[in-house]
Amino acid sequence: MSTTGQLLEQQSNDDSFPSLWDELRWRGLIHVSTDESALRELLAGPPIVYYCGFDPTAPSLHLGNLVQLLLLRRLQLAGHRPLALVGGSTGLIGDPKPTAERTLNTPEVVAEWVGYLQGQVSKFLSFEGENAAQLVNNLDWTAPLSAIDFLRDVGKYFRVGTMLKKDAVSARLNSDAGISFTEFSYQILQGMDFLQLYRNYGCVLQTGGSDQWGNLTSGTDLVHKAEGVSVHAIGTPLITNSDGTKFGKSEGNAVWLDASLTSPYAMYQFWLNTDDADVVARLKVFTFLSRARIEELERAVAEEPFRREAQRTLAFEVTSLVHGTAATEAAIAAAQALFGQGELESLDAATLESALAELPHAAASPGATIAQLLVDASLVKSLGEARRAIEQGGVYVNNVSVTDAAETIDSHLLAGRLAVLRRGKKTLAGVVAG
RNA sequence: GGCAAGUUACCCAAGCGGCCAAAGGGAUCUGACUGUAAAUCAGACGGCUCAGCCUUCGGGGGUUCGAAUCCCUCACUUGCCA
Repeated sequence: MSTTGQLLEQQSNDDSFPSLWDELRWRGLIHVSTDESALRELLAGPPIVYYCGFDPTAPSLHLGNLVQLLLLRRLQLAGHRPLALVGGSTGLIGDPKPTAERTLNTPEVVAEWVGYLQGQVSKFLSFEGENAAQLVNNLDWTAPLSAIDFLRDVGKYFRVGTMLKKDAVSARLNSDAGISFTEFSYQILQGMDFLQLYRNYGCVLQTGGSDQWGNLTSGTDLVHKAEGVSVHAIGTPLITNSDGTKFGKSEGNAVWLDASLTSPYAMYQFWLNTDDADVVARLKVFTFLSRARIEELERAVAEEPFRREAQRTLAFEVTSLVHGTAATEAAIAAAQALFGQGELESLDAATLESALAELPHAAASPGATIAQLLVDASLVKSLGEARRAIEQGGVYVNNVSVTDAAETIDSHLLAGRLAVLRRGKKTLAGVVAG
């Protein structure tokens, strides 16, 4: 917590911009918004209260959420006061995905996840000073509400015609999947949040992903109807990769902010492998580096792409932001020890061991086959896949290609008990005999 | 409540009694080329004790020598009618 505290201290917006709004635009953080000129003025004026919601659909937030967290922080740095909402109630209902109905989680599970998310959110905001952040949970005002009150006091403000036009809803109506009343109602709950926060805290701005735009406007509409006040919303763009694949996936899995789900090492590697075509945009969105520094890195990508200075900087900055600088240094040291040039045999056991600690592990008993260890270390899903990978020449032990799936690990152990397992160019795992 | 169509592997989507572990596309993985990039080309892509065997085509039951394919039933989805 102390290292994150230090990091928070160091963060700042770039005062070379005429206004916060201009910086947000430059960083590519604004995809849609309510009245732009009003918002520009609002953000340049005296402190306002604003919020962003995070639904507990998993035990951890992921990189997509990080965009929102950093936007919250940028606004806080400008003197505004953030409310970080974790959706204890909305998480029970489920935001409609364009493709299919969500599976409902039990209230116990959702409550547990709310706790995890609150802990994560807290690391990115300052809870001290004039504009200290505050955590809120929409279950607090939704749970006491009766069905009758809900229908009379809230439902009257919502027109079904409008609700049907929301992208998320109409996409589902036009698909074979259809939509349940439960998910259809989601936008009402999210709208209620904004109204509630407006009444309790004077909250006048909600931020969120542009895929949430329908839900964001539900809130602004409701406040307008119920209170006769115009409040605002900002939708950030969906982060996409230039090659058309989904951003934020590594090995087919989401990149989580929780170190036990995605290790600092894995996160560092994720950012390090960013495309040249994407790296500048990522620096703008995911770091607090100044415009001057980012433009410098942009030149570096153009002139000396092979050095990957921009990627290294990006990886360092973001991994530090999420896991702290100590964990990031360890991840870098591990990568240097394990990757490329150096002979693994020449590393001393202590260096090797601490590097391996950053990776997924498998414990090897004497006589364990390499194929089995690949499975144990989760580098592959099955023995068949392990065999296939070996046949294709995609498996290495201590940087030497393996050709026989039935071979045992015994003769490969370094320092008598350690080995580095690799699939493909960059997916690593450690083996510890014992 | 009635009628009709539909539910196939990570996603989309063919198949309509044996030649189906199931076409095609996307995603993904590996190899080559590289910069732990991109693009391109090649291969792989249910599981296993792997020239063979096992489990899959919404759930359950049946017909048949043999079913993803036919029948019954349940669930869900979509559309039309009340």
